[in-house]
Amino acid sequence: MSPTAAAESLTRSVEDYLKAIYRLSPEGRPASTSEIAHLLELSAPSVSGMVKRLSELGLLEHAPYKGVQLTAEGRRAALRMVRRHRLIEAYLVRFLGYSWDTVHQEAERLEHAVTDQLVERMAGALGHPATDPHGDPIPEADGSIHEPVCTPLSDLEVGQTIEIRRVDESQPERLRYLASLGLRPGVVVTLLDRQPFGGPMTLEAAGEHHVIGQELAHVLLCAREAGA
Amino acid sequence: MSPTAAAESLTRSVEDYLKAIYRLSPEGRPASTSEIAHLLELSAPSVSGMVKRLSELGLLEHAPYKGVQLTAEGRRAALRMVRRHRLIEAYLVRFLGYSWDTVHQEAERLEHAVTDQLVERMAGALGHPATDPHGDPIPEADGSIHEPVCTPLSDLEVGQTIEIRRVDESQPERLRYLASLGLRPGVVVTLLDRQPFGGPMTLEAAGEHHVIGQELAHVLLCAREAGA
DNA sequence: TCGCAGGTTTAGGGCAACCTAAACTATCGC
DNA sequence: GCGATAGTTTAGGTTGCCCTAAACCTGCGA
Repeated sequence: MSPTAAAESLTRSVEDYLKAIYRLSPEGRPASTSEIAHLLELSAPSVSGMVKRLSELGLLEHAPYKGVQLTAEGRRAALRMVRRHRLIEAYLVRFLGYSWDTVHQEAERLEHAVTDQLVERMAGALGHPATDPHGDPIPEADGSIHEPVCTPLSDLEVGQTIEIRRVDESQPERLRYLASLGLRPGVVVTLLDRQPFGGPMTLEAAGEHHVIGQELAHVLLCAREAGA
Repeated sequence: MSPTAAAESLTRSVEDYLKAIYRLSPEGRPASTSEIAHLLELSAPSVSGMVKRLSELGLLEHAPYKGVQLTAEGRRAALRMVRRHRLIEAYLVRFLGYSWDTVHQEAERLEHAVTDQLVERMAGALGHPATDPHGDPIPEADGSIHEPVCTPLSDLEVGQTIEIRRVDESQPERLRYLASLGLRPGVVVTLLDRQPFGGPMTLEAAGEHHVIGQELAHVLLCAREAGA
């Protein structure tokens, strides 16, 4: 069976493992069993067993007691899932009235059920977007991905004006709150004030002033240069 | 656990069984183990085992060696799947460029992954259609379904003019051929000639003449009355 | 009415994924 | 350099769903 043929028949579970490992090892740093277990809400022994199977399938490499790294093939399969996930999110928001805090769970199930053909048609209907509703970059169909360099809003200097590019999607509550403030990718903000020792920051966006704490300032990722 | 709550967590397999049984027993006539096995391409013992589980779940009733009938709850769950399937088909054809011979397999996988919310949004985007692309009626969200009375084109009298309402979807090849002749739901045809002893029929549709055999004439279901 | 053919069910087994409990290793503080 | 602790793996078990082989009914024709 060719590597590509193997990727055609991955289990739902396998797909989830690959996605999790990809997420945990952005620059090829190995992911630990317990990190994976925590992210997928499984027991460590379950992960250990699956890791063994996946390494036998050639999707990852496992150094016992050290960690796990995706092979080129594993990475390709993971990126295929990420592409699906983010395109589905974009599609649901654009065409079916979903809000950015509710798409994640729907996409989480659909990504395992769609064919490549359907994903590409959704991409076409969307005009082949570069990012999903949270600003996360969508990998290309050929498996390449461009992760733009971003700066957390918490690192800005007072007085800087900059565009929000990306928002951590993991907490729906937080997304809902940010949406209520109008803080989303594409919006331009100006940092008006920051209190010392991790204190609140005041910023202006679309003519309104908002005061936010460190946590929010941390997950609001901005373009590197003002106006860039 | 309430009956409704049980229906929330049905397995993919269970959903397929219920759909199959619903399809095999249109008027409550019991379905046999082997019919189900054949439709789902499973062994008879597998079906036997699953039937036992489903009857313990209260989704169907099983008279050993006799057959299987859905309970009210089982029927409700089956109709929910049918609604999903047909709405997904309609959506894919309308918005994502699918043809009526290719939607089935895509819908077959998606129907297990969508939430009720998503299905209802697709229904809304479509304007709550009454039928899918093959003319099959879409059950309502409340579980009711209206099966229109249809006559196979093979039963028409020469000279009758009538509207095609519904086409059997089970064979993609056949659907493709019918599409190439322009014979699809909503099209009005006139029967010009029929040869005896199951011979070919000549008909006129959209200004063109076609000659079709018994098999096709059998799966083209028409409105009961001319012009109705 | 008896037996046989077909359909059905029981028996027994496999695989994918999960779990808990117990055994194991790696590393850090002393 | 040596445990204790935190993290990891092995052992053994469960559930869902599938299979083949063998035992079992049922109804029909002789």
